[in-house]
Amino acid sequence: MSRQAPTLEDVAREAGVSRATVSRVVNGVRNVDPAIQDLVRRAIERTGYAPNQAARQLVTRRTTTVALVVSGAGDGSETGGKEDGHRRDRQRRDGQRTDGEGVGREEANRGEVNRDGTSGGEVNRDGANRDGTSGGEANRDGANREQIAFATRVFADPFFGRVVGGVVGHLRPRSMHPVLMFAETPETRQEVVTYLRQGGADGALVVSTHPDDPLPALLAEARLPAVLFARPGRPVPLSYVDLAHREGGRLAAEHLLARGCRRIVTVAGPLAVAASQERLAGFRDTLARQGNPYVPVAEGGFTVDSGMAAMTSLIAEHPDIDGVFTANDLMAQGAIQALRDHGRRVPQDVAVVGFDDSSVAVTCRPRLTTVRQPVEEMAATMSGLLDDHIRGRRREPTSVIFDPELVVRDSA
Amino acid sequence: MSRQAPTLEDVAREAGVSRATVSRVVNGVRNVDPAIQDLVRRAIERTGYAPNQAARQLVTRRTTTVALVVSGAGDGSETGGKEDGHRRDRQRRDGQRTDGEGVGREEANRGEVNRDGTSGGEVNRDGANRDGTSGGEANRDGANREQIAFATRVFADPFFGRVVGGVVGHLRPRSMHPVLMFAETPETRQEVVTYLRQGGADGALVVSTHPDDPLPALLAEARLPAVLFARPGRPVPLSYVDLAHREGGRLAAEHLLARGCRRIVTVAGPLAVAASQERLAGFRDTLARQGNPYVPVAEGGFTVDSGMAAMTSLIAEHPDIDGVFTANDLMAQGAIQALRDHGRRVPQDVAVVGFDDSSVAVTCRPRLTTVRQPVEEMAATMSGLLDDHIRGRRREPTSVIFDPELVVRDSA
DNA sequence: CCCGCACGGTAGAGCGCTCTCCCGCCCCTG
DNA sequence: CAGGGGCGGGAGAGCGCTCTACCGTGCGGG
Repeated sequence: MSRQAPTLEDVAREAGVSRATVSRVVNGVRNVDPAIQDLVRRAIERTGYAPNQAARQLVTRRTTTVALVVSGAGDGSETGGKEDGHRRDRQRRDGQRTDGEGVGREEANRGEVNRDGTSGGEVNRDGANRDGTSGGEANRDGANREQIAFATRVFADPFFGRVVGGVVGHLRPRSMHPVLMFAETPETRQEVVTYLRQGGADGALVVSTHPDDPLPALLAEARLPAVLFARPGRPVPLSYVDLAHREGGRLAAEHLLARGCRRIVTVAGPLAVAASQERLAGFRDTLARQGNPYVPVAEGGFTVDSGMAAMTSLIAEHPDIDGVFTANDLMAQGAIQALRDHGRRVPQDVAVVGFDDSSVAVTCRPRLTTVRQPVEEMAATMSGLLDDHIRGRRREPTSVIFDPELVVRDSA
Repeated sequence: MSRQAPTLEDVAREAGVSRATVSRVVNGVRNVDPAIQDLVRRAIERTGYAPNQAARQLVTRRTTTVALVVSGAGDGSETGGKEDGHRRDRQRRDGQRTDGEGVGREEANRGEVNRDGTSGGEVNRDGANRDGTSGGEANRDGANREQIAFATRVFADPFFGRVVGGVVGHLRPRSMHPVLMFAETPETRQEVVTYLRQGGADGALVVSTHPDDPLPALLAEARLPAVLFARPGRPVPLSYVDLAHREGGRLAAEHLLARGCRRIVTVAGPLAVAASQERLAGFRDTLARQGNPYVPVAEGGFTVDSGMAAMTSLIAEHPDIDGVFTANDLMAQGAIQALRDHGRRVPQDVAVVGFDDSSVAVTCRPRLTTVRQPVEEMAATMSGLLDDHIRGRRREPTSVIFDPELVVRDSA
């Protein structure tokens, strides 16, 4: 088709030097006569040369990518639910289409486009056996739905956007890029490991959504460079960044007390998650130390709905509440809705303190007073740690703990 | 360090066959005696062989990745604003740290960790000249902040999470992965082009946040495989997927009319964006055809705040409104807040119809009646189109237009 | 009986780059 | 003026894979 892309060889010929010299110029290495450097650079310009990554990777054994993996529970049965509302209450109006199925117009010619190319004979060249992975082909669609739902759900929490921001912020100046992977089943987890073993990426940045995510252990066992966001449920010899969650709980408690709240409750995160426990512990301890030994707790699932449900039950049992601490902002939003539904004004009747300082904290009304987690910085540091491990600058697992900060807005 | 990873050669020796045979087995190609297949597979097992991607890519000229690029405006001056609130209203409580700066504990040993490794002499080996890109090193931190902010902002809109979900849903069954890139400045845009030209990825999936994003044209000019989400501002010979926005506006108008609304206004998206114009046009036309020639319009910026502001001004000028159509869900949320602040009940006094059916549609109260955009399917189709282009199954630019659907919930 | 031809496998030539040697030159020193 | 030591540059050996020849069987048909 289009003529071959120019190679080092071509540039060398054009500039009248050897391949090695061009390589040196391109990589900015060693002492090359400025005049020749110029010569070479001009030749590069003329030929429109772009170094072939694959060839470079083959010899350097380094890619320019790291895997950014969002890792879920474990067995493939996974969460589910939650998202149902989206579809269940939909209602058809125009009789044209069966279910959001698109239609081609203009020059469009759909034909074989949409139906997962299960047609051709070149199937073998694709996903299936391409790399010794046996599975493939068959259960595509089933796994597919799961996949989409998981990814969508993950990014519905603004938290992950901040992680991505922090990671990219660190990677980009180093000309590196994250490849996005989701690992919520044994197969997808294996895929991550395989991908790294094949040299698809130099290491992994792992954000788990579940306490006993087996991925970190797999990675550690395969001796692949990896850094975690948050301390793993079971100890694993990997570096990680985390927040002083206990401290965050303390900040929330102190703020509510300082405001004069006396009948305080809390909506905790999933108690299987260490972070949830620590936030709760820090909150409780502080309250207890100030003479409030008993704090009603309801457990939520870090979602708006669960926050609303938890708050509703708390209101029922303790109608005279005047302060609430929720373990994240999404649940705070839900709690506020529940409080409002029960005729409580926020913050006049009940003060609410969230956690994270995510984007909803400023978009919801009243704007949330919350415990800020410096997610972007944590993510950037995570990325830096991985870099260190990859380059061998650091061998031992290391952890970096960040301090939370109280951000006072309108809700408390 | 750890002993070399096993190669094809090793496996071949172990199995007592030739390299080529092992390769065939691994790739599931052609006729290989089942007995030998078994032999080879066992040898693979024993050696723990994983094919080296770089080597394979070098000869096949195909990677297993596509770039998923979120592309912003143009000149680097970019939006800004909006996110300020996050930080401005923060308040310090404990005197320990200067500004969300983390602190190392446990085995932590920060030292050179955080400060962007501006130390070593191996700088040259990194981002800088590594690929002829001259820039680098210097303005790292400045560009950094921009970068982080952009990425965070982008993912604050649940819309992008759905795009990612759709893309991954299509890619994963094919053992492909998206590498995430943000292109909001001329440099970052060039980086995307360079990355593709270097063979870092086989093609690009582009989601623009701005109408006259120059990236599509750059990509087309470089004859790189690329597919866009939404029709580009200026015509560009690239495939794209899009929604029948006009149709969406019509659905919203019909619903409000059917509900009996008569004093209807609308909060449009940025009018520079084609989609905004079309949604508005469809909405207006339908209303006009039903005898409502005049529809007050306020322009928003697709954010909660802008929706609130727009709605506030509309209320001021037209206190007797009974129906609103907003060009996306985030603005609907803002509009509802504004309406509530002005003592209007939704939907009793004013009916509100959003657009997108994003996750906020179900989390906000009242839950949003909205025009659903099948983003996941659109993204999956976009991905499929790219695949076709990459494999040469499709040469001409193609567009696929999807139909929106009305989802009735509580707000109208 | 021999030819042709599938079938199952091997040999080996690259893919485009990096990097270690090595060599020739110039300058400095003894 | 000989000898040593940079320094700038070239030659060439791979990196690990794919894939195009090509070759040796065994078998059916002329």
